[in-house]
Amino acid sequence: MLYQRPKGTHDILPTEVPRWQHAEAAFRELCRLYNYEEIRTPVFEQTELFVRAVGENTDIVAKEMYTSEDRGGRSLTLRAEGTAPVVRAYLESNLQGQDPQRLTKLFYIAPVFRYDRPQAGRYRQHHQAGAEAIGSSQPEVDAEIIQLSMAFFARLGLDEVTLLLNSVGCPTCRPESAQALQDFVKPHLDEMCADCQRRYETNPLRLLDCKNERCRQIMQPAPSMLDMLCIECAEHFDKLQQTLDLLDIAYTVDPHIVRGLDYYTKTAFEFVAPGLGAQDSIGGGGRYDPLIEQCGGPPTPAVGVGIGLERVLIAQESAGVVQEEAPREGVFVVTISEAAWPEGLKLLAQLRAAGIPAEIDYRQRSIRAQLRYADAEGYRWAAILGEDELQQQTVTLRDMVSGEQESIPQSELIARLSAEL
RNA sequence: GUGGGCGUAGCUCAAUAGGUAGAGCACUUGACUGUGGCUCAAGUGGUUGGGGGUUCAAGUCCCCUCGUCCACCCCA
Repeated sequence: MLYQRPKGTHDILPTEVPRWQHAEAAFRELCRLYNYEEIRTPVFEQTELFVRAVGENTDIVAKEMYTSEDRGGRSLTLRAEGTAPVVRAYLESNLQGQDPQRLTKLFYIAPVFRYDRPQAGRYRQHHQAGAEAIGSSQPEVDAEIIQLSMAFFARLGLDEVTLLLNSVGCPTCRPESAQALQDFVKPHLDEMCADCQRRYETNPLRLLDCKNERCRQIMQPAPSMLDMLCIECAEHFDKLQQTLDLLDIAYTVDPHIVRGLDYYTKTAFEFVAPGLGAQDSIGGGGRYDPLIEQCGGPPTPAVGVGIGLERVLIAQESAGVVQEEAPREGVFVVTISEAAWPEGLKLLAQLRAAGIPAEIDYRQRSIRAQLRYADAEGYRWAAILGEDELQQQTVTLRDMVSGEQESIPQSELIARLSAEL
């Protein structure tokens, strides 16, 4: 094979496209209902945007970005995550307008690129559907984002999705929590794994969810994130849970949910679905109150979600969700003789011009082969043109389902099919 | 980035201890000279992922490489 797709990418083939369109349409429709407007940003951004927004020490920035220089020496990076570009566009085009309190609600469906070792449900180019609500600090908005996500999963037939909920604190209480964890860990540091020794310096909160057995033992009596929240964060978390209860949205509080992007504050959540192996998170998000200011805007609270479409489709498959195949509602024009061929081409064009999907066999094979092909391809009707039909100015219209056929004047074919379709 | 499994026809898979690659489905044609689905028959189709090595002989053994899958890590 001369060329193959780049590692970790995949083609979405014609047979799979309907499933994608179905998922995308469901997301769009829900965003319409929830009043989120679509935004489309470039596939690449200035590298600095992701570095500043996501955080220098995150895995995404440290080793997973597709970065290169253009001919003008500018460092550019393929969309490494969905939120930062939206925030950039929001600020650059002043979407908040004159009202600093305005709630701006945006959604996107876009490819995301991360250089990582591929495995099932993990690709170097994948697609995310995301929603961002910018301008409100109210926990009810967190709940709305979650509700929108859950509604999306429900529409796609995924009813085994679990919502994991946590609060990661804010710039006020997080340094204190981090300090408390460092103090707690310090005496045991040399017993812990290499990763944790690194985390101790770079991201102490991550110490809480190491999978190493020894580290877990050590961390067992450590103070939980949730116990160390400041009053404001604790109240926000309480209110969010009350709202979710009110809306009948089930959740599990899981203090191990720590988002891998530095900009998250307060609410962090993740959606987990069965059947995906180790990559069981089909979506996640949270509140990112400091990000807009960090990107040069006024202090503006915000919350958002990102959903991995490949993973959603895999979850659908393993949940046995089958999408009904839409029958092909078209006409296959069958020509039998040399003389019928040009007439067939004219008929084909007339049908298409009248809005009726139509196809013909350019190989001009036997009528048997043509009908077999029309059947295999699922055409509902066959319009047969041969010597007899040419003489009588008729066409034989065959119903491929019932096998019945009738002779009708060529001039009536389109009206007849339009009525049927 | 670390460790492991797997790459044979379009698809799903065979090939005994190295011995010259096969089946089902699909596709094409015919039985049916103007009629699909069922049946029967014939046929097309492979540089066994790629490269190198060992051997008289490699799908099979060894090395490299690419891809894929699984776990770690991380995340969607």
